[in-house]
Amino acid sequence: MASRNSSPAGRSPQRRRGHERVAALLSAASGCFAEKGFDAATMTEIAARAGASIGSLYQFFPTKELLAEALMVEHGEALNARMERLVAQASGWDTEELAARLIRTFADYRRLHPSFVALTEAAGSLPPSLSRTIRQRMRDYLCQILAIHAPGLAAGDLRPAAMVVQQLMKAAVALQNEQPASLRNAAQAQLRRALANYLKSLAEA
Amino acid sequence: MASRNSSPAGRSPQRRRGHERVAALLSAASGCFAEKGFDAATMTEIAARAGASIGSLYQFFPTKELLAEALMVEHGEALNARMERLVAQASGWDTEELAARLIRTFADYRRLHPSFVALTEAAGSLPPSLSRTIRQRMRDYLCQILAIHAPGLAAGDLRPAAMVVQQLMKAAVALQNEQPASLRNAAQAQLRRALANYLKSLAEA
Amino acid sequence: MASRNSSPAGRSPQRRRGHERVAALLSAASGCFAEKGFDAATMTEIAARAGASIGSLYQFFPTKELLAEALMVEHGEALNARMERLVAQASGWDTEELAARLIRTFADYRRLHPSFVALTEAAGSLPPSLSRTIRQRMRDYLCQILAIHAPGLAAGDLRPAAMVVQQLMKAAVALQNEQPASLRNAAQAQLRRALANYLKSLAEA
Amino acid sequence: MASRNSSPAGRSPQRRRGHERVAALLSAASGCFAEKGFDAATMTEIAARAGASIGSLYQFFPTKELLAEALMVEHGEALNARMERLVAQASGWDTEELAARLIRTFADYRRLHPSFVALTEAAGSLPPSLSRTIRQRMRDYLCQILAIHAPGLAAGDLRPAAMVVQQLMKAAVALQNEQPASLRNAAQAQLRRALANYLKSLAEA
DNA sequence: TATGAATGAGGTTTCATTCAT
DNA sequence: TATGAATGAAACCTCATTCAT
Repeated sequence: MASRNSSPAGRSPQRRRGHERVAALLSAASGCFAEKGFDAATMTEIAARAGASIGSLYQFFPTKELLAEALMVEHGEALNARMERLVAQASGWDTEELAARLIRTFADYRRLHPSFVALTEAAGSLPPSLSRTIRQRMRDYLCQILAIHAPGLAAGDLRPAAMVVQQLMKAAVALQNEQPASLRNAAQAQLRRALANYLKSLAEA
Repeated sequence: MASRNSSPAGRSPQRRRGHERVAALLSAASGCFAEKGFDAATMTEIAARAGASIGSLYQFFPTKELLAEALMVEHGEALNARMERLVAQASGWDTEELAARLIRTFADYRRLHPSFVALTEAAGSLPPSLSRTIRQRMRDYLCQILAIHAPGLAAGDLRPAAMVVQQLMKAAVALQNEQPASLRNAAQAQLRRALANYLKSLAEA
Repeated sequence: MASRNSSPAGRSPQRRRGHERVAALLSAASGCFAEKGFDAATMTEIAARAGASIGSLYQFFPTKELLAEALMVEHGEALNARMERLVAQASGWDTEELAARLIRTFADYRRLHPSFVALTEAAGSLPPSLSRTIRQRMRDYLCQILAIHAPGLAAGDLRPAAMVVQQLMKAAVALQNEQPASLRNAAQAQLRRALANYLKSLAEA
Repeated sequence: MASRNSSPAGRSPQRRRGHERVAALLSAASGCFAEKGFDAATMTEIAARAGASIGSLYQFFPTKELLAEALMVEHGEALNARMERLVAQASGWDTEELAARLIRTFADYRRLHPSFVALTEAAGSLPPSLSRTIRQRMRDYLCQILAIHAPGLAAGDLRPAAMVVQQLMKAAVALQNEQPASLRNAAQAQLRRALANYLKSLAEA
């Protein structure tokens, strides 16, 4: 929150350089984590990739874990922004379009934040709290969307349904790894269909 | 010449004692991997948990990676056995029952093979070949089931559909972590519904 | 991109402290290798002998092998310097003096670089490339000296003759281990004689 | 000494099998030591190469060191046999032929006992006593040959001269590694010449 | 006797983190 | 502040040797 600063110009040179440094470090970390996973990524390589010294890295992120958390926070904020946009537009879409948008949103997100999955999977090496928070908040957004799209849904079914939709989003992300592209596209079309079916059945209840 | 022993797979047990050891080691490894993930689990702890010395562990599994692979092979075989049973019975079930069985099968499987997910997620630290083999074979089984259950499905849609079903199975496994139990059960019920819907839509095509 | 640091040669020192460390480490390594041979020497002992931590050692020499190679390079350069001095002076010496100088040069060299022999003998544990390079260059120098001293020698005989002289140098080094001193001195006198004889026969051809 | 038994037939089957075992083990050990050096060779691989179990190996050679010593003893005896033959024939040869025979003897010997050099070089991991004994005995033989060939040589010069000849033998062995063959042959011819020169100078004194 | 399992000290190597300049 | 050196616990793995069957 404190780092929301949409006008970096006008800052003192130190601050500006600091900002750039932090950005470079986070980007390097994201790349390393995505490629090797949290455990196998090393602080030394992250610093090198960012063109910084190891000491510099530790000045901004006193711990590997804190570095990962900073990334997770970034990820979480970006995800929230996307979800808010979805919520705002959801009422204007029919079931088919909603399904398509949800899936596309996630697939795109993963391309921009390649380390998100890796950090999410680093259970056991990373405290689960942040990860859980992000997941929960995401469910909240999905609840909102479902409330709009399936107003007849019983209150008690809202959250379980959101959980299922969330799993389908994860599935969309997972399918992005598939080769060849033709198979991947066909599978994603099927997934869209499964999601649309499910959303329709919720709306009809 | 006949006795090349530098096989990369490690010595396989030839006495009863050896077989027991290997079983204990695999079980301990499964526990450690499940709890901490592949990277964070240590060979020392695995050996200790099995009541064996570190040297004993390395006699049978010359590498942490090879140990994981042995577990994966075990997992794969157990999974195949389950899938074959499903295929054999599938024709006797209606859509609802098929969905329920598929989900139950996976949820049960995870309880017996807790390290399966952890090892599957250890991409980057583990060669993906085995993991891919298991996934492919599992898709083959799902294709068989779908061919039985949705005979009208176009041949080209069979595999993509199987991939989607596979992702839903994974979702079922993931949901098993949820707390409290009431929420988990509700979510699994919803997932069953989503799967049944999807299977029905395939069968009607 | 510009800052690839995963060079296989290890970080090279950039501060004064680092240079001193590297020197101390190389010296300690030389002692250990000389006393125990490449295989039996341990990185732990080398670090301790240099008053450094094991981590420090590995920062500059990421591998025992690389450490040995660094020493070999040092040895090679020192040897080259000596050989160049010999070449420069060779024309002013008669056969007797040349023989004496060659032998003395090598005996002295061994005292200053005690690990040279040990590392040269570590074939099988060490890639032979460096060792071969040094040997070849040394032969080149000997060829130059022989060309000066035995100008009538057929071109095709130059290199084989240099190889024999090289072996005689090695013999001189080996004889330095002999006890008691009186026997050693007598043997070295004989070796000088053998070398002088051989050089004379080359010059007369 | 006790194992000199030129009629293995007629022995009890146990003894015979034991003999074969020991021979196979020694041969395997020789190969391993030659290829990897004393330190890098492992008891496990030696046993495997001999088609024996590790326990069997230890029944005959309770220690890696003792195994090496047994080989050294074998080497020493074979060397003695060759030297004795040389001594017996030496008086009938002129200088040229003596030089050629000495060199050929050693070059051949190395081909039959490939581990000899490796074990000789394993200083620091192996007690030097055996190695020294062999070397001394070999010098004794060379002294005998020189006494025959250069009867005028002062008694005090005999042993130093033998030491030099010994070093030239070692040189002959070392040159056997050289490639290509043409260069190797030329170098060995030069070495023969150097040795002949030296022997002649001793004989003339 | 023969075999294969068991042992564990010790070696190499890694890497998060701290420190001094 | 920025940099690179220093640290050492701890990981992986090896292998000579011993033991039980």
